[in-house]
Amino acid sequence: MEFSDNKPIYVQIVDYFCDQILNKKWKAEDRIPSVREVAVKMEVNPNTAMRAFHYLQEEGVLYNQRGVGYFVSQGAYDKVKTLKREEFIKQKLPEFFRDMKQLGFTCAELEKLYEAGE
Amino acid sequence: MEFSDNKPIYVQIVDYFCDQILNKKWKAEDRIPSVREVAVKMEVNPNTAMRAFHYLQEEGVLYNQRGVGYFVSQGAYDKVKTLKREEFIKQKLPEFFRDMKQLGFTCAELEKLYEAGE
Amino acid sequence: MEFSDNKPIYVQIVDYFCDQILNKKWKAEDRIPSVREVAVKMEVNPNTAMRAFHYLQEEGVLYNQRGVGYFVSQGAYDKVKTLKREEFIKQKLPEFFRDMKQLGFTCAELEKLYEAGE
Amino acid sequence: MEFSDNKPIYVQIVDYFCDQILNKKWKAEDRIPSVREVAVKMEVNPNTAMRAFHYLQEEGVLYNQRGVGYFVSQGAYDKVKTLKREEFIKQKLPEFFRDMKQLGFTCAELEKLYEAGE
DNA sequence: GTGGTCTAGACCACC
DNA sequence: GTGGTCTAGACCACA
Repeated sequence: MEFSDNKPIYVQIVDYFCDQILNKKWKAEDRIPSVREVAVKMEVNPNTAMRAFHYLQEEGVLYNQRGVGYFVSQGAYDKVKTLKREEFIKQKLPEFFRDMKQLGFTCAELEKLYEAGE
Repeated sequence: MEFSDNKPIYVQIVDYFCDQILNKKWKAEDRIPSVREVAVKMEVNPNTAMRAFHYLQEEGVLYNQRGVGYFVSQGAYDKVKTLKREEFIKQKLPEFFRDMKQLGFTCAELEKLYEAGE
Repeated sequence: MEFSDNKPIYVQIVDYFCDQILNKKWKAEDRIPSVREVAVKMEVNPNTAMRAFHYLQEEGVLYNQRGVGYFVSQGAYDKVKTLKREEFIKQKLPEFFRDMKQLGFTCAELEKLYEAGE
Repeated sequence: MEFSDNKPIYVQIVDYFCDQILNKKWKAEDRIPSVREVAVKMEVNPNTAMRAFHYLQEEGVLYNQRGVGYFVSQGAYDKVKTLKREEFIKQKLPEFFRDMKQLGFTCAELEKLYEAGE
């Protein structure tokens, strides 16, 4: 896995996990890979991987069964979706539109730009 | 001036300066307030203010006349606009549209949401 | 390490780092001492040391791995050599030769003087 | 007059005065332009010009007749030549040759480079 | 442990 | 007055 520089690595791992859940690759009660497996596969310090697990555990998206591993919570899909939605609408959207207007773009233009760049 | 927490203060000062230039409040060859003035007005340590000046000097947006002060460079407007545009298109736009699609929004919906929230 | 007075200390640290690279004591991908280590060893404030690191990072000579440390970039040797060569040819050389001619020295004389003084 | 950025302006004025003397455009007992004239002609702050005068007065190259102006001292030519020689041999020469060797240049190469660039 | 940011305050060179 | 450098020391995010 490759990481960008503008976000902490553990956040990028969190995002990856959320993606898995939103895309229904991980469903409720699935056991997800261990901290060590994640650390090895992503070439990341185990502490960094652990942080992502902890964060999602605190948010109630994962739960931990001691000595066994981490599992996807009941309702994780909805929880993730809600969290992402809130973050998106309250934080990202206003900033994005402000920038957009200041730089003189329109929504339609950006949509084209995005599809061209994909 | 009030500062948000998720960006370093000196970056927020940089952004403020860029805004001044984009909004044509500061034009080429204008002398801008001194490091100390900015520091006092923004209630910030002079070193913190200086970092913003230095950053923009390296980018070629400001230039320095020794013992006199900082001035807006020729072509600063275009340079700022270009910088902001690049940052927007290469970093913010892809992330925004990815999120948008994953959350099932359309551009039109978001535009309404934004205008409602303003 | 001893510092001369006519150049800022952080520039002298930069020069020291460049020397290490030019003399192949530090090679691409080597981890270099931490900011704190440098600060202690050179009896300098960590902020002063950090400035040198930042400068070389912006020049692309060093890169940073978050939470780990600074590393020598690929191609750092060539980059440093190019930078130093340019500086030498564009700035130091013309001034030196102008002075030399004005004072009535010849290259051969100076070479002897230098070797005698070494 | 145009000033470079790597030296203080007043030093560049000093250098200009020394040039005038070394090239025998100004001779002993010549009255040189007033501080104000210099400041206007060189588009420089009068204080900056004054500093150059003071410096050369302290070195004994100029002398001041109150209410009349500044004059070139007896023996100014020799004094300037000696000062320049010392500075050149003790400071500039060693640094220049060290850089030269580290960058792998020879004297002959540099001579060609200089003449080509002139 | 790493680097990054910020503050407070000093001192200096320069204009 | 201007900016530039440096120190001392604090706090934080990150790996």
